[in-house]
Amino acid sequence: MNKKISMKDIAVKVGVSTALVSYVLNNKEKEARVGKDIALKIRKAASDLNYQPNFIARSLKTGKTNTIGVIVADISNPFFSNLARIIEDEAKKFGYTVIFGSSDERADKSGDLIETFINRQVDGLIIAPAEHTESQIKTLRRKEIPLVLIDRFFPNVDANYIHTNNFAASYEATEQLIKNGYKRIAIFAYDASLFHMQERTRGYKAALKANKLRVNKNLLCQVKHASLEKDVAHHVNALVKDGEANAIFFTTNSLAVQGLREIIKIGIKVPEEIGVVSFDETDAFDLFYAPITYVKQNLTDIGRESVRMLLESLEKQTKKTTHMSVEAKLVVRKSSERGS
Amino acid sequence: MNKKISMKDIAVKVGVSTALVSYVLNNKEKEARVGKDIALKIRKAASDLNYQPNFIARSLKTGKTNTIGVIVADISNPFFSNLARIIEDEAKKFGYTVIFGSSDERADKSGDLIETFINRQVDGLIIAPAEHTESQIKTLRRKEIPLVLIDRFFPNVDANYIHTNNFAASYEATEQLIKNGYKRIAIFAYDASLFHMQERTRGYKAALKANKLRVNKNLLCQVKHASLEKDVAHHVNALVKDGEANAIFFTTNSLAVQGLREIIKIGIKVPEEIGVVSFDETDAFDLFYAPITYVKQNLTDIGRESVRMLLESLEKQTKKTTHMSVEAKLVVRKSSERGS
DNA sequence: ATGAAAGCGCTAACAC
DNA sequence: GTGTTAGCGCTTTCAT
Repeated sequence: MNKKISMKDIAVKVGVSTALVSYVLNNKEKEARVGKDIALKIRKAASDLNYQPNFIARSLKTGKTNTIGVIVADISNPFFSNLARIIEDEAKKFGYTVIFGSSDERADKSGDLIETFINRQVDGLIIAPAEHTESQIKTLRRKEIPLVLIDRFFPNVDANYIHTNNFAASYEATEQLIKNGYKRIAIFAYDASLFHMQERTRGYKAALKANKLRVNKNLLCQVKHASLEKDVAHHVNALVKDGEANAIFFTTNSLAVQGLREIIKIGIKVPEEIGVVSFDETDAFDLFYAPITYVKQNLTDIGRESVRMLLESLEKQTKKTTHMSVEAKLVVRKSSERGS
Repeated sequence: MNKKISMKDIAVKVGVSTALVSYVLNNKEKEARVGKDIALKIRKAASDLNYQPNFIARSLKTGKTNTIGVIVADISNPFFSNLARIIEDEAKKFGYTVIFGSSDERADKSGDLIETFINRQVDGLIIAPAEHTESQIKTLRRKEIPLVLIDRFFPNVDANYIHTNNFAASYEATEQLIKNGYKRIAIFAYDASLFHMQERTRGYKAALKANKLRVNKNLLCQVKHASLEKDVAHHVNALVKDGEANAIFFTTNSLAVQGLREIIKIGIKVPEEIGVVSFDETDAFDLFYAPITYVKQNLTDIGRESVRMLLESLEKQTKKTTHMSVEAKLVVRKSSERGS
């Protein structure tokens, strides 16, 4: 590694103290009233020597790293990788770098990641919290670590959060199926205590009731994260074989992708024999023979606002929390349109 | 933020110097021959006070951050997000944290990211280099910054790299189409000077020649990154409308997804009217009515080995470079199987 | 308008 | 065995 150039090297070369170098290079010449000519010399020397500031040293001094930690369930899921990309870009605009971590929906991994990130002195965290991590979030709050929850939140834990209006989106998605004449609509959701899953289920039930349809317990399909494939296969088979359901509302893209695999395998036709609506996007929805109707979450708003909200709570050391609900959009396509 | 506990606090509480605390907490008691009882007291105090080491301070002292920077084209592309996930997990095993950045295949962004990462004192970099970034890589080499290139590399730039055997994979993919009776096979590739693209094209040509098929210039379809949709649409239409091609080999998943959209739009049937093979994976390939035959790269090996290779060159400050070629696997499915 | 100097929290060479 | 101490590179107060 080529000798790293430090402020001291510049100071020596120009013949001034490191203080001046620091002021000039941080554009604080005005406040510090540094001489014009000296400032010029310093800048020239800096560029001549190809000076690169040492962020670590600055961080140690200032207590700020200009880094934010982002914890999602799985960075390889397109929902999260798209979100990650937006967060990355937005953070960069403000001079922040992002560290990502995947919790795999596990509280223990989430805890490890939080600890790692805190040790690395991130300035703040953006988290899509996994199940049973309420205590971790509470601890972060107690330590007054700037924090924004995305995608999910805990209604009984006070924190900044930003989320899709899951109730409304699910209501609309379900109603879309109803309008198209489907009456035996199943819902696939993760067997999670997570509030956003409950909200999606609540929206589904409300839509059924509003349309005088009975909520059938058998059509509420719970899937465990750890046994995704098996559970989905089981439910699809059980429901469809005997025609108990003629439509499915998948509450996440991963459930839908798995469900569609099973639907293909069984050989039932979408939308004639089974109507389909899903949450979230993936290329797969476009290439399916009956393009899938889906709830398009506004990732751009969620990503951008989460960064802004975080930076805001970094600046003002307020304890007040902000909540934001983002509307989703139903993109209607073939999979939910029954010929009749 | 709760008063941060430092080694000094522990030292004061136990009544020893910070040196001992440092030794014990870094498990160097043996080398430093610290007394058993003192060591015990120190550990107890550390846990009582809930001591969390300050990595920033350590980094400033040691010059190591235990962080690696990863630059890919686009973290929201499943190929890269899957790879990112593997790298993240592997790095964590060795106590390293990962910072990601997306270059969007642009040299300027790549340069910015490299600079940012270097300023943040990453210990090393794993890069999927964009076009025209040879000079950036050379500079990194000159500065002796530990580095591993993945997915792509420059044959005339000496560096560590690990890549798929693109020639062989493309040869096999093309031959698969030939075996199934397709004779007018088009190839879609990014209009890139990048070596891996050239290799894929070379494999395609070699397979044609080996099977006594002529390489038709009209079937070599170049696509610009910036105008992906337009270019793909143009080529698919031009080739297919007049039956100039009866099969397509897509050299990346993004080209394939876009191409399949177009194929659906036009309404030609896969594999009867057009055979399809692609590089890389995506859920979309499974859900397409004729599941797509694809070249499955060994992401696990590429990701893991890139981390190991990097850590190795971190430790030994050798100038010697290592190269590794990973074999891919052709997953054969409907899209390339003509009924005949 | 400029410089000296005190740390930020930690490591490690060295002294006792 | 244990303590002292000199920095790592930077920011910033205070003195000049």
